[in-house]
Amino acid sequence: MRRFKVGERVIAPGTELLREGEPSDALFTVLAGLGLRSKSLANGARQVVGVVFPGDFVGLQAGVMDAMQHSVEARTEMTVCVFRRDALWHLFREHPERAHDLTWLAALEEHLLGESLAALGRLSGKQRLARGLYRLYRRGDALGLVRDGRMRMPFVQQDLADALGLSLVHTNKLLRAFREGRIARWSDGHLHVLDESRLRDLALVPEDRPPPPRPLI
Amino acid sequence: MRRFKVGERVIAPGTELLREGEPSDALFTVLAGLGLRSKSLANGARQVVGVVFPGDFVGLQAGVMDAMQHSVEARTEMTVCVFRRDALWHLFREHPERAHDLTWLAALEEHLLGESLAALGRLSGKQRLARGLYRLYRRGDALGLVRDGRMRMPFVQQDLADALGLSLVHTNKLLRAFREGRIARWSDGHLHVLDESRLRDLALVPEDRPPPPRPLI
DNA sequence: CGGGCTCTTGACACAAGTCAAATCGCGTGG
DNA sequence: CCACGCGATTTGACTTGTGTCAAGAGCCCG
Repeated sequence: MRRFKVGERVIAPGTELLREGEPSDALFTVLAGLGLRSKSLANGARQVVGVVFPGDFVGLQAGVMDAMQHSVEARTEMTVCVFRRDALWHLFREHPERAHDLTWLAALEEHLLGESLAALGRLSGKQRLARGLYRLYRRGDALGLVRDGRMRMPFVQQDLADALGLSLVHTNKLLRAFREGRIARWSDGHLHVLDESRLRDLALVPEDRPPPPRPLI
Repeated sequence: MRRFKVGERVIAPGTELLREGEPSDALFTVLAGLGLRSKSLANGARQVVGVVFPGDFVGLQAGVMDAMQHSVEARTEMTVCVFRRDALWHLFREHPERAHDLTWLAALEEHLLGESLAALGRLSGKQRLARGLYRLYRRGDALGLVRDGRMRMPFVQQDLADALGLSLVHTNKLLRAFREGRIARWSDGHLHVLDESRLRDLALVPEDRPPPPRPLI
């Protein structure tokens, strides 16, 4: 394992850690901070494909394929653990359990994307917003980022809209409805969940959630 | 490798090879036939998350996670190569190159889901339809399933609608527009692409496509 | 012959997009 | 210290893409 890890690095907010379409010599495990995974389309639109939390592994595509298929951008200052891409082979050869974990992570990512796909394809805007906020909140809660129902939210509404597949204006109006319905509040760079069970009901999320992600290293 | 493969099996059309939420003792590589991957939501809606072509590997989630996160259903008669789930460990231990290929496949799947996500989130119905048809067509073409611009399409319009995140009625009307615009035709259980370049333009797909999938075994 | 699936089409409703403008911070430079 | 500009947020008015409802046609199969 030692031979795999190169060192740590601190990333400034707004920096692109990995860029869509480009290879990368380094892979990362996030130790602290939040980021976004996003793709851009030929028409200039952007789709957020996921949020990066501490414990997440990024760069797998660059590791096993030729290039990243989405960008990863820091939204707060991030601390990451850096690995060398060419050490991946070593890992597969010498640490089959770790290689297995890596594949497990890839399968988890596939699962999360499938969930998002179903949400975009089959839920209304309101439901998508509820689901998005609920997932952010639960994920943050599991990481201890929530206090008194509030968590730091270093994203702008445009990010949220790009994640939900909605326009900025419409997203804003839905947020207003959630605020006035005392369900959740998004302001001051914070997410405040006022009525978690109503949020969950709106999001059509079953009670029991899939197991929490297991960190790679 | 021998020890990994159990045998072959023929699946009748309409059969669920793997069921969402359930584990599976067996994993499969598709040798022939077409199928669908789909998820269902709490409100009863269905989202098609992908089409299964010959060469595809299905069941990875059941292999490394506890259970499948989507169902896989045969749409034609399918011939599959069957592997034992518990042989996966053996593969990771003894065949690191194969394990690497497996992870590569998982990353490819992640890529495809990301593409679909961006399409659902940021493209119009017309563009989504164009992209869907174009991808089916190119994939089929690469496998030699296309002759004279036509390929067998054992899906119903509801499947297409569930893949594109559109209603059945609207999908039908878009297909009509494509038919009348002499872009593509979907009838008789066949897809007939009349103007591939227009289809590609509509779909906002760049000229150069990602590398074709590499079969696992 | 009758019952289900598909597929098709029209009429209508509504969710969500677009356009436009006002407001609010906030950092910067005069 | 204040004016300015820029990005983020908010809101209203209007347009339109899609969904929903309903009904009919074609077709296969029992």
